[in-house]
Amino acid sequence: MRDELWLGLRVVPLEKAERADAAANRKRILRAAERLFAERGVDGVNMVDIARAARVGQGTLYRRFPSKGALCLALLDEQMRAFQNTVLDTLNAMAQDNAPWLERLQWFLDALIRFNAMHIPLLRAAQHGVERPEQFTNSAPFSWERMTVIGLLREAMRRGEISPSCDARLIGDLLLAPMHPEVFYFLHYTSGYTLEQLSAALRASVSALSRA
Amino acid sequence: MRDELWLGLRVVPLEKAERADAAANRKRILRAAERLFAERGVDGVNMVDIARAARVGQGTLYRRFPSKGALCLALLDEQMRAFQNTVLDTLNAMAQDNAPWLERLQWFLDALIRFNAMHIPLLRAAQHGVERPEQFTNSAPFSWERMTVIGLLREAMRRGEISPSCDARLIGDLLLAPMHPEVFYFLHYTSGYTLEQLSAALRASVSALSRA
DNA sequence: GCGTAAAATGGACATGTATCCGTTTAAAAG
DNA sequence: CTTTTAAACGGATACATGTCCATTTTACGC
Repeated sequence: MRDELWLGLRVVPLEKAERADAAANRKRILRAAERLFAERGVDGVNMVDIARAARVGQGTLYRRFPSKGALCLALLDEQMRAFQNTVLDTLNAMAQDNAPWLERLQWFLDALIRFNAMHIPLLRAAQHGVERPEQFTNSAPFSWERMTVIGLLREAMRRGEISPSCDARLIGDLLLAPMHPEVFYFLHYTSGYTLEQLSAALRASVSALSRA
Repeated sequence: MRDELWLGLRVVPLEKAERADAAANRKRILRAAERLFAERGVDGVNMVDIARAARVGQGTLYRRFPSKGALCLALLDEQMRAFQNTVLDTLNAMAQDNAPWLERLQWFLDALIRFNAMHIPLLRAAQHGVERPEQFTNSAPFSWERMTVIGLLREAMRRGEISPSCDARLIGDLLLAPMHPEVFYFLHYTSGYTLEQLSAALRASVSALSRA
């Protein structure tokens, strides 16, 4: 687990110690869920199945992960960590080249579209499965996306690439609106836009910011 | 019920006859749900409560409305009809004044934001309560919003207000992304943007289209 | 090693959604 | 008015999520 600062955000909060058996169970649950989800799809697996496959009782499962959505979020978090590393590498490389901040933002949104497309079932289950919507929007994966976009926008503002009167937070949240699981599902699967079309549209939105 | 054409879309599909008792039960169910939702909130009411309050069995309730989400959609549809009438009146008035199509679009998005804000609990329950996401996105209320936005964009394109190389459908869907219930909830309640901020941001997005 | 407090465990249980199916009723034809 | 049949009815039931709590296990100070 990385515990670093980036753009002013602490990416990974420190955690309290976890008893050895508890940690082992956590891992077994995550691996069992991963396997079952791959075999039967997220919706084809219930919490009892996961508990049985992980050799723990339901009470234990729910102690580790208070809802199916939370379990999905934990799996997503694992996937997101790998993604974060490659993203940071590329953004650092772009920083070497002194690429415009808006260009870095465009690349990041592009990468995010591909990540979303890969993990759409898990993302939807996570959003659907938590009881309060804040549990999803405050989760580590979502917060990180959001803070990265807003951070890049703020830098673009400081460098004069976009007007200083803009509200970076609001613009960032609007750019991310199409990434919300249900919206993304609608755009890509129901409405049928390709990932390339969506990328191009978001690139255009970002470009429009500099002409405002 | 209106059965008219507008911008090429048949707003209300014709329905088959419904037996008298069935129609009466449908009305009783809708009125009971409306009352209970107002009293205890959508999440504080379950389907058994609604069946009892409407004096019908659960089987009857589920025959009329195959899920809680479908019931919410039916209630939304009623609300949306009234909204549609006022919207069409205003758009007609703007047509008299020969207002630019993008200006009409901005007004429509504005109105939509206010409608969403008024009906957020029902909208979220509708989206959450249907089993397949298409049932929400294909529903009459959502389709009408979408077709209206896309229709206005197409007219703006024909009149040269925006580039003819634009994809009106894609742009329309992206403009509507912040209106999806979960996204709107996040923007307004979790993130705290006022309706005025959201209106202004969407207006700016529309304005940016003409400068592209 | 041993005792103890705190944490973890697991299965029975509560709650809510949605289905099944035997029974009843509406409405159209003779 | 009677017959007929498709539709509507309603409550028992299935199924999933999430909670509770009596019991077991761990880790730590002695």
